[in-house]
Amino acid sequence: MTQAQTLSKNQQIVLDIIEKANSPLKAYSILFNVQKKGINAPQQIYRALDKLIEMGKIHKIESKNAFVACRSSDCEISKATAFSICENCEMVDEISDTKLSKYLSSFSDKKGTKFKRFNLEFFGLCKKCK
Amino acid sequence: MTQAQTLSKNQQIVLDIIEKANSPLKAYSILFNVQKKGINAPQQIYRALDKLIEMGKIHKIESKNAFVACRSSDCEISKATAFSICENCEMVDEISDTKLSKYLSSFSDKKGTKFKRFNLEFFGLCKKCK
DNA sequence: TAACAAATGTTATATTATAACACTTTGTTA
DNA sequence: TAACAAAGTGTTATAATATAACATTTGTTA
Ligand SMILES: [Zn+2]
Ligand SMILES: [Zn+2]
Ligand SMILES: [Zn+2]
Ligand SMILES: [Zn+2]
Repeated sequence: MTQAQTLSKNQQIVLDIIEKANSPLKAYSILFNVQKKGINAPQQIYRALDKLIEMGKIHKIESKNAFVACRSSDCEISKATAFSICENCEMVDEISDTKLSKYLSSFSDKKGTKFKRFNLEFFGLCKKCK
Repeated sequence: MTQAQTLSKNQQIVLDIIEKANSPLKAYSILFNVQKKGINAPQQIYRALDKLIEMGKIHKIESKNAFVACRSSDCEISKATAFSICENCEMVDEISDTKLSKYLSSFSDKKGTKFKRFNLEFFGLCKKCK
């Protein structure tokens, strides 16, 4: 039984904002949005982001330097993440596809090496933008 | 018949450095290495990098903000890239695996959406670091 | 050679991320 | 509960990554 993580004040503030957003948020845009709540420095944001990523509550979209809330549960502690990213608008969707996840988690390269973790980013046009 | 691209002076300089390196290079580290050749500003590096990526000569390792030469030819113009990244040392290898590439290129999500492009990054320990 | 596209050189600035240090809160253990 | 350790906070400063804007040059094509 994994104990439900209790979040610290700043972690909760940052997570709330990311969860409410419907597109990936950048660290500094989060910062600007929480200045009324007494958070004034990038460090405070980045520290919260780091912990939230560790806990698997959020993911970083590497190609955008932006952060989204985890909508899945396959990606246990961010070991196996996949996203679809619209090249036109800001839309990002987390892909949770058991087959894909299994295929990639068990993938080994030509030397037989297996990997602990992967991150996959698909690019295309979302429904709206087609 | 695709005509062999001729590279501009700066593009060639930047590509040479990236090809000689055996680990991913960062933009500013490339910059420092070419100052003797008369390139003085980040813009000149980033412009060359952009073109080289477009041509498929190099790839960006998104999780590292660093650049590697393309060692494959499956990844036609960077539409389908996959890498293994050592979490300990700087090692990055381009994975060229036809099955993997085909599987991902033809992947469609639950709504049936297909994608134009993907980038996959695996993380683990390389042979040396195990 | 005139016209246009691509590349270059340069200065300035924007954006993303971390270092370092002092302090406080929380959780654990004697 | 006192003592300690671990995690979190607040703050200032700075490093690292990336783009904007503009003037000029080079290369290509009609
Ligand atoms: Zn997730
Ligand atoms: Zn879209
Ligand atoms: Zn390649
Ligand atoms: Zn290694």
